[in-house]
Amino acid sequence: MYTRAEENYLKCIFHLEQEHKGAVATNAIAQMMSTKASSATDMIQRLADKELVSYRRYKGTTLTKEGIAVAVAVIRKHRLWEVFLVEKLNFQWDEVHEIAEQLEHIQSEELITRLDKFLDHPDYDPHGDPIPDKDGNIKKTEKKVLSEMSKSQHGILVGVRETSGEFLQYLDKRNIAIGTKIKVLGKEFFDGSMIIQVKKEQFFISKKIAENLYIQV
Amino acid sequence: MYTRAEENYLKCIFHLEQEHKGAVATNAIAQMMSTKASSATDMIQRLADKELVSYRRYKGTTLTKEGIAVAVAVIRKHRLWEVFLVEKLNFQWDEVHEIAEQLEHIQSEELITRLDKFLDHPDYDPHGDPIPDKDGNIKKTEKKVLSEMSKSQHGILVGVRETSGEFLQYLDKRNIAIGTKIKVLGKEFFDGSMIIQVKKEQFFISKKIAENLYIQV
DNA sequence: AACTTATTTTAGATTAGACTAAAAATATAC
DNA sequence: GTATATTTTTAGTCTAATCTAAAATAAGTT
Ligand SMILES: [Mn+2]
Ligand SMILES: [Mn+2]
Ligand SMILES: [Mn+2]
Ligand SMILES: [Mn+2]
Repeated sequence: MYTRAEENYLKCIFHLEQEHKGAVATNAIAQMMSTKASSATDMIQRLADKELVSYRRYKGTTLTKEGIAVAVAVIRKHRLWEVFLVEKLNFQWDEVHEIAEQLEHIQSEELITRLDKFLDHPDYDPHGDPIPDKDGNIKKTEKKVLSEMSKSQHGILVGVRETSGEFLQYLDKRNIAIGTKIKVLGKEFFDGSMIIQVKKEQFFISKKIAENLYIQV
Repeated sequence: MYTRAEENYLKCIFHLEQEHKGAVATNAIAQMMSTKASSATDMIQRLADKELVSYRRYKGTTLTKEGIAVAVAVIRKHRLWEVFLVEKLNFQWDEVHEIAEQLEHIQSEELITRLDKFLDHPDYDPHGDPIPDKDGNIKKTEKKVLSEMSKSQHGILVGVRETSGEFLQYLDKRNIAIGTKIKVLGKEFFDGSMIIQVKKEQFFISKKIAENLYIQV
């Protein structure tokens, strides 16, 4: 078994490795973990001792096979618990992340097996992120960022990048949710802002918003 | 917020104080926490600094008002989660304690409020122990230990003292569960053993077993 | 009352995980 | 290609929670 801190670092490194492909910088880890670079170095070296990451000083960090397995198992638990909170306890999708951050560390294989069954084996969490299966396989969905789409293209919202309360509430206010059909009516080259059609309504959205919406075309 | 260790010590002291009425010995705490007396002393002194217990060296420990509130809140969470595990995830009553020991430390008022509602505001956990309400009130049930009952008295099983897997499985094997009607057919003065009637069957039970069954007459 | 035993506390060490400040390595600029 | 800036690591300190060994207090016995 690994400690809470170890699990959190591994999850963090996993996400950073996904994003930028290749070794992860110590500063990036420290920043995502809201800690100092020296603390991150310390933990990275302990993880390397346990062969959960491979690490060469000044060169960055990557997860080993075992490190990936641990990270993915934690992500599976996090997302299953988020589904539970939204589907069974009627939380809003912007309220569940903090609680799932705690629940993801509960240690019990059997619990997760039963929770998965109780939830009827969901494929995606409330934010549209895929739930890894028991063996750590993650369903790869070909989605693109809304900001990369061009005028008159359309698709459905399948995920969000940001999961902060403010952002999710922004979407709620405009009735934009996972599964909502979105069409690009216009795009401004100067600042990347867009006019989009959502159901019967049209909205102006900034590039920053568009960059945080994943669309399946 | 208090640490996991602090919460566990407070819960432990609460239970010991219930049992023996009066200040709790350091050794008793150390034993229940599976740790050394010196470690217990150390934690007790920290809890005293935070005014969660009142403590006079060599004289023992009692919970303060705040200490009781924290302990009872943890017990409430523990028992609600046990109900969830048995009622919703179909665990057996002897399988839930370890997992609840972890879940009881999840920090979220809202989560517990919603869980309580989801479970339809249960009054008792799977072992027959009362679930404290939001304000920390615990329903007092007048129950007696089976070993203190005499020949030809009867009642229903409302709780168990021991919650080890072995003991609960022993009961399962004999179809004895919370709610089961039990009648004392005979009692041996020499060793306190009994013959009891459970439904259509009769069993011989030792004093040790009888001491761990709570009956409502 | 003095001796013996059991309980409890103190002293000192250890580990995980964090911090600050300083040193070392790498990257960027002229 | 040397100087400056940025990134990363090391060195040393801190706190929570644990331990062992030793000292202090309380309880029990003659
Ligand atoms: Mn989340
Ligand atoms: Mn999510
Ligand atoms: Mn329990
Ligand atoms: Mn219980």
